[in-house]
Amino acid sequence: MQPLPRSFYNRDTTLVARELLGKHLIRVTPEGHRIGRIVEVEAYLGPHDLAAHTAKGLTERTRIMFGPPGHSYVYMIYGIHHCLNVVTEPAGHGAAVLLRALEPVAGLTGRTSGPGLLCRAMGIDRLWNGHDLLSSDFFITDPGTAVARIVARPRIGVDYARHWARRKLRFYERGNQFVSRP
DNA sequence: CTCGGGATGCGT
DNA sequence: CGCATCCCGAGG
Repeated sequence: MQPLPRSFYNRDTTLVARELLGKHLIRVTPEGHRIGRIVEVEAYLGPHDLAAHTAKGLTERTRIMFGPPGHSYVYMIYGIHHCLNVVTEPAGHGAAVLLRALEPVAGLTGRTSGPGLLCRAMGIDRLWNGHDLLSSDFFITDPGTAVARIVARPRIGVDYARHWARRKLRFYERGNQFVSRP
């Protein structure tokens, strides 16, 4: 159970997004391991992507997303839920991949289909913003198992992003019952 | 300081 | 379809 290397994240965001499917998200807690298989993601490409938070430029909120790859970007949405992203590409680029759904593997209670539910099940909140995913308590690993065919669709909830709303930057594993909105 | 709106989820 | 609930970013 080795964390994926920094070089995995330091690549084209769409490629990283697709390759994150089938990987295992792991958090080590005092109560044991929480493990989920990533089955749905969205790519946010950088400041030119009007759906990305970094389209606002470098702010306090986007500081982590503009930082080095392989770190978590966690933010609160609607005052209720949290969303977990992984930062991609070299520092300064401002891209990330949103994790949208997990297939439960171990230690997960509650639903895991949807970015807010995923965070709740994994116990992730904004205190985890900026965490290095090459750590031993919270990381992503390659289980070495096969992934079914990948489906590409427009991202969810980004209608404000004009033509970027139509780009097929949401990816999920075909036929997987844990995908939030097949 | 105020104000508008949001990469959601749930109940009606 | 309404709404909870709060943080962020923009503007005064």
